[in-house]
Amino acid sequence: MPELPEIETIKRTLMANQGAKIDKIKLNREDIIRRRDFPLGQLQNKSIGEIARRGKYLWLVLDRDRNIIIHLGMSGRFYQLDETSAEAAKHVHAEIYLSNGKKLVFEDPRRFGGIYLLNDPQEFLGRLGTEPLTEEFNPAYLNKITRQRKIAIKSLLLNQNLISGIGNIYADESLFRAGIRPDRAAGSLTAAEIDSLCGAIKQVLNKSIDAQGTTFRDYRNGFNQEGSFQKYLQVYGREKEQCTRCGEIIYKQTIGGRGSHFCVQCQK
DNA sequence: CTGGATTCCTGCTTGC
DNA sequence: TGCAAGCAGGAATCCA
Repeated sequence: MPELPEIETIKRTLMANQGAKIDKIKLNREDIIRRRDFPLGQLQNKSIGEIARRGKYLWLVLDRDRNIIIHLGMSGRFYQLDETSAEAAKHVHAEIYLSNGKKLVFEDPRRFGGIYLLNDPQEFLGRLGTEPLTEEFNPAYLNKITRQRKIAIKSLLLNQNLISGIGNIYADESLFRAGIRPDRAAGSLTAAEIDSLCGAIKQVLNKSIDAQGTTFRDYRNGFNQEGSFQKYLQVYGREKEQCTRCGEIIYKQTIGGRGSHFCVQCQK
């Protein structure tokens, strides 16, 4: 699932396309455009001024009021190819042809992802919560949003309006590293646990970015290559395997409708 | 307001 | 071995 480290990696691997001009956009599926504030034609001959990321969203800035926002859902990919490449992927829904000889390909079999053409990106992205890799995300903030809350801490970590960018993989991995069970009520965390969880989230996201993200199944970077953080996963996808710390069998249970992996020995 | 369930979708995995 | 059902999940939406 493309989460913060994966989108950050895509952003970094596509950086060289900043400044390139859009020649044309080829749409194979109209409905992959989830919102269209202006006609597609208005993007023609506009340069990509900036490539940015907010939470799990990739943001291509063309004008002050012409923005392309890409969301990869769970099976989406967004990568560059040579314009002339005939590489055939099965579920390519859109291709953005650039003046630098490249094209940016959006593919997404499960179609949970989509493309947003927005006049005002702040209105769309503004609802997102704190970026976990900024100073703003600290124990005081994590404490503030968890107090009095009965919701499972894991479900809270997945709420994009509170913290933006954590998905199922990094929620499970952060909670393992912090030694906290995912089904604990958010409000029950002690000050020490809040500190530990805050640090674990930052650490695991940074390590994953260093490894170019986690390719569990679908994810690829901006060059259509796999990441390598899956080698360092301690709990996600490891149900019935041994805990790397204590040897206990990793347990999987549904929490908030999401498959959740944890070690009953190491996480309390 | 909170928190849980439901919905969308395809492809891989499971079970008979 | 083959096929159908089950499962996976990000985020919007609905409901109690």
